[in-house]
Amino acid sequence: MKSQVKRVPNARGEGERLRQEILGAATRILEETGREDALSLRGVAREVGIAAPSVYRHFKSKADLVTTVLEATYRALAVAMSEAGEAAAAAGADPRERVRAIVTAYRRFAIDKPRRYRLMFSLEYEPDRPPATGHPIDTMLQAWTDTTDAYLAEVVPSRRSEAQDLGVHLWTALHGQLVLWHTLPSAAAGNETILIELEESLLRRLLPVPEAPSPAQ
Amino acid sequence: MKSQVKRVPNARGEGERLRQEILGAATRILEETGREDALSLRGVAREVGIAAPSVYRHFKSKADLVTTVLEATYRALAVAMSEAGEAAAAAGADPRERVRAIVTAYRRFAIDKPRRYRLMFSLEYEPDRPPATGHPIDTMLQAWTDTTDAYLAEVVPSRRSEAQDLGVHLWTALHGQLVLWHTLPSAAAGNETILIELEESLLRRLLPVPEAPSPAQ
DNA sequence: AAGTTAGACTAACAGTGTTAGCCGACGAGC
DNA sequence: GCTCGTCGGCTAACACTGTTAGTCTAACTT
Repeated sequence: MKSQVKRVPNARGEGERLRQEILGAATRILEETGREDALSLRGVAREVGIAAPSVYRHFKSKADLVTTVLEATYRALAVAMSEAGEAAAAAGADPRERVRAIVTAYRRFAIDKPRRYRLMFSLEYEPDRPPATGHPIDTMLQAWTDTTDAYLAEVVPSRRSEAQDLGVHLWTALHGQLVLWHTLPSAAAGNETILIELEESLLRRLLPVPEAPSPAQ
Repeated sequence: MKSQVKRVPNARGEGERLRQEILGAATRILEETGREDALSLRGVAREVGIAAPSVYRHFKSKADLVTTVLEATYRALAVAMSEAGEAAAAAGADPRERVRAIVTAYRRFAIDKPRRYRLMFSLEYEPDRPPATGHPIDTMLQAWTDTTDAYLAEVVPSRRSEAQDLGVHLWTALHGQLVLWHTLPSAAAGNETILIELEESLLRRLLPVPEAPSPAQ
């Protein structure tokens, strides 16, 4: 029941403003409902106070709108990861703690924005869209291999060639855990602790330790 | 464009037959399109040669129909895994090869029925449905922990307590790999080999080896 | 023979994505 | 000052969707 007052059209160069409003509303609805078909163009139109077809001035289809929302989400996740890594580094964290920080940021994102996170990986690739900078998922892959490469370079340089594999393993395993956590009805759901423990257990198994045993603390 | 001949109603006790036909058509459409909203009740009705509302005699809603299809898919996957394990055991495979066989069966299923596999993990849990035997995903979890438990019991009995964790790790990591493989546009897509290599690499890292070094072949 | 009911159907409602076409207002060019 | 284009939006309409209500037919039960 938004204000039904006759919306005054944006000024000449300000069309972009409405685009952002549409994007915002769509993001909110997607996060609340979590299903692409629960997002209706008429719904977002109602929320921003415009007529449904007006959306087409800014997005060429509903799929385009959804894709745009998800691309922004991909970027936000990548930023969150990189910020967490830099913050940890600035705080003088050791390599393992830095990986831990990034993993935590990833989990936070997936848990705080669960519907969008799920949507990111449940969309078919649409070949009609010009892959502006490759599929956004490539960015994600890059972020993880960067993480493991930095870790290996500093801790076990001799095994640095495994960085790629290790990055994939870390990411996919983490993602699998989160999906499981999201989908499981009762047992684990809502209990973030066991998710953290799983992460710990995973990192112990996956991350190589220094070759020469360093004096424990 | 199925036969538009007036469909003769099934005999008295044969209502189940139509139910199966509907289920089959829905399964096929879901596998072809991969999106829940691409499945239309009118579509499946057309395909089986009935009127759309007649579906409601057998399924209380579209969601119910989809859920039923997916539950069958869950069961089929669990069966495929267990059969692969038993076949390997019957062929005298060692514990590691048995795990390998199960992993392979899982991958085969996910690759051969990609849309349905994806849908299995992209559906929100619906609390209205009576969880007949818990969420089907629990079955999946069980299958994996059983696998790792059998492996540990035979190979590293002292670490058998890790079976649960290990099962989760194995499954979630595998699932993550498959999602990645499905979603990635070009690079890896269609190239099953790198998927197998990733599995190998994962199993090497995850599966504990015997405590007392056995004479290598 | 009568009644009940399984197994279907038609009609209709509200809501969807999308297209076609219109309209008012602002800016540039003359 | 006046026209003209075009930006930012609107209304009407199409074809489709899930779903409900009510109805018909034929078989089974009594």
